[in-house]
Amino acid sequence: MGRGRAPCCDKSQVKRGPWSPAEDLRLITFIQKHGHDNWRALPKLAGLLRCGKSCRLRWINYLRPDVKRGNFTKEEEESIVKLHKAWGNKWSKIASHLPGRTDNEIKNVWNTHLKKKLTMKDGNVHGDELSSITSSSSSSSSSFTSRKKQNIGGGIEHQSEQVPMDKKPHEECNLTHDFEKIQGSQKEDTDQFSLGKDLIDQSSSSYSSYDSNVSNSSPVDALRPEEQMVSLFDYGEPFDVSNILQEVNKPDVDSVNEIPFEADVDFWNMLDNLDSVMSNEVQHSEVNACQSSNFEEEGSKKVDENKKWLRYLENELGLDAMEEENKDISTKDAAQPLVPENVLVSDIFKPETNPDMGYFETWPSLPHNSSAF
DNA sequence: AAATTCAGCAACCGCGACGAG
DNA sequence: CCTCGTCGCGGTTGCTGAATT
Repeated sequence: MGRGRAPCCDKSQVKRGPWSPAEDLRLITFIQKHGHDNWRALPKLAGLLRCGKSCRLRWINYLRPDVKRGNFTKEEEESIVKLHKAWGNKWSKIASHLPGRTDNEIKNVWNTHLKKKLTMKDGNVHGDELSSITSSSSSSSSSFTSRKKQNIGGGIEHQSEQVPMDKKPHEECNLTHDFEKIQGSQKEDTDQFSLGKDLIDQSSSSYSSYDSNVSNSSPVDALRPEEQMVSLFDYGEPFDVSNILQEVNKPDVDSVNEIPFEADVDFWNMLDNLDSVMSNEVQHSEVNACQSSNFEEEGSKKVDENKKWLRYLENELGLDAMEEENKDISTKDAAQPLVPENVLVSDIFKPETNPDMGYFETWPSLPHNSSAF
């Protein structure tokens, strides 16, 4: 039995509430570099004003590379219903049978949709009626949209003592809203976007149980570059990609040798300022950067796989169509692109150009059914 | 158009489980 | 065996956008 519960952190010293993009990136980058052997110590080492619990939760529920996005499929919902019937509120257990889904997400889906529907059909929950329950709700859990709106928009630091009194949450949120305006109807597509959804389905065997993914700090936990890119998009806020590029690509002499992490002062300062430098221009540049991804042929398998991921993501994000809209924006607003034209976002996370990202060398290969590309 | 209510979801909280010393 | 530190789980909260009045 666990006795003596240590306080997870000094609540007065840590930041709470939604995560900002800068924090996310910081966490991602740290875990890529060092894994997450010790959640308690992680925030300190990563320079985050968060408690370890919060970092863990954020990673598991959102930043983890194998988190599946998008609506729950009919099959998934059926599984949830069945598994819940068998196990009750054992969300993590249920989640372990749904690759890419988190216990939190499943819990939310259950509480907001499935439970109600079951209740409505109470006393009649048998056999094929599961289908009728789930078939009408498969569009209900469009988590991606809401995450973008609420959380990924980032920089929303209400609740926190550290919120400047003159800055209201809604004002900060407008950054996200602007971005969504830019994306226009494309966003609808983005809402449907689920990162490698089918691919993950097809490769579920490569995903061990939820627990093993979480508890091991194996390199497998590290993000694929493509997924990092997706994380950037997820924010619904533009990043100053060029700065990130410069910093991330900077040869890291210490590389995997321990922790010059806080030493990258400029990088982190830049990250800390991310929220304030978001702008349409940057967004445009980022989009262009992704969109212009004519990857050079490198020959190696890894590079090919990376390309496939990126192409897949581009398709999913509808970047082609997005370009048209952004052309207008760029001519009106964008004084100067913040990313050089010849810079690809894909380059940012290209292992070959990022000695920094040691874990990338040991990424699991792409889901084998590459026909999706 | 403004106000109110509802729905959805990320994040937080507290407790129990587990493993190391 | 006991104590302590950490992790993970499940319940709850509170913010946001959408829908309704």
